[in-house]
Amino acid sequence: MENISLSEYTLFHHLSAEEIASVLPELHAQERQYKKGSTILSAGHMTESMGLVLSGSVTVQSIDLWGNRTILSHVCEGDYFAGTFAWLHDVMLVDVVANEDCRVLFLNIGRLRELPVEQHPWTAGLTANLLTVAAQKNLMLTGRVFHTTPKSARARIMAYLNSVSLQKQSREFDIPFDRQQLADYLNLDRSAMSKELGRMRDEGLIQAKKNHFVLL
Amino acid sequence: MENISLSEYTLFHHLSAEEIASVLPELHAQERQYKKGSTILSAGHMTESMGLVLSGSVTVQSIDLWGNRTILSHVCEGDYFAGTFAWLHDVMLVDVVANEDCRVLFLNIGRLRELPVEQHPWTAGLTANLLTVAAQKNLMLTGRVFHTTPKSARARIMAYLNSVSLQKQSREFDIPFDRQQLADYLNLDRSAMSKELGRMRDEGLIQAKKNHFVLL
DNA sequence: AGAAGTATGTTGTCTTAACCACATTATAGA
DNA sequence: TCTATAATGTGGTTAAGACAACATACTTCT
Repeated sequence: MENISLSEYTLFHHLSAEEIASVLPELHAQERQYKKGSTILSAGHMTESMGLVLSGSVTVQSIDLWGNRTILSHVCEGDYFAGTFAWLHDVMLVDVVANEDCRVLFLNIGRLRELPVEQHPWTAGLTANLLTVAAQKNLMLTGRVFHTTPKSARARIMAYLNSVSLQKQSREFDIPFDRQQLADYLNLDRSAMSKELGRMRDEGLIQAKKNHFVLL
Repeated sequence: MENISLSEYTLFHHLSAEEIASVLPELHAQERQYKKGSTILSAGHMTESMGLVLSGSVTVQSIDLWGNRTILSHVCEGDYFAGTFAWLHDVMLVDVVANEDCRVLFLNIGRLRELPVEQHPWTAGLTANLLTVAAQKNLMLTGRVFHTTPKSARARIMAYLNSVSLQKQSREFDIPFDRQQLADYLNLDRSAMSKELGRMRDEGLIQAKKNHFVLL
């Protein structure tokens, strides 16, 4: 486990390499590998641990009784998932699936509540970092709400593309979704979305080739 | 400020009355009153403080350029708002509006990051409590996503009513929204929703009188 | 009690996106 | 390179919900 690189992640901000070396065993850190498409965690189960994506990316989604998939978020390298459920000791409402081959580091976050601060001074910092991560997740979820609120397909697409463009600070960017995934994220029918993208291209609003977009 | 009652709130769990008495001034606690309909915090501004609803209730919402309102959540007595933005020192993306006459206690959460744990042992516990609140907010937002994901009006209404019913552990309950607010929460047109509610009543699925519902 | 204002229900028209079915283009595997 | 499979684009049909306009409660304030 490369503790030096771990210190880059938000979760370990302000923690020294020695502290990280102490944190990992205390939180029962475990690294796992997953093939593209395989399920990492599934709805209905509990998880004691949150997952830190070391490489690749995962998708947080839910599939209802009729097979409709909803994508809640896309978690890329350096980002976390299942923190909420692990901290609250709650049943997962979503599935986590490998979006591509990936490596994940699991950390038993529940342990953090039990470790006394006096003996492990780093717990305070770690909790604060976790809070920061949770707050960021909050913003992401709020973002997702805003992306799916508009009534029209075009408005949803634009809401999403705009926010990505703002994030990447460029009118030209890649998105982490293929068409079906984007449709599932925006709560649209894939073909309807494809149609709308075509229309927007015709009107000179955007360029779209695969997952590469340009706003004009 | 009644410190005893404050200890009931999640935020102050495991804190003694003396600790709470020390927390309040450190976080520049301030109580404010608001009339129904007045804006408490508005999008585009920063806030150093999160708000704890002491009485009444508030609505977290957003109004787009065309006047469409989206209700993100409803915050009732004992619950919090704006924690995310206060902690991250970020610009608010939403408005917070008094849903009825209410009293709010503001706490400067940003201060928490600056206070050294050594001098204020309660910061660790408080941060952990904040994390719990943030995680709960996360679940609420996830819930909201699930309530608005279904394509049909009926499925959205049922998704929402079911989850309220589960929470209240009863098939009979009040909801905290009037018709317009519910429509804004579910991303539906009010009249379309009213129509659908009528149909559901005709089919014997529900009883609905004002904000009181019964699932059959 | 009466009036003004707000909340809710009802009706009809029309746009839009879901759905289905298929064509076309990429991608990966042998 | 060829083939099988997946990803994306296109067209037509239809049901559903947005929108507007109005009717009918229900509040609350004087």
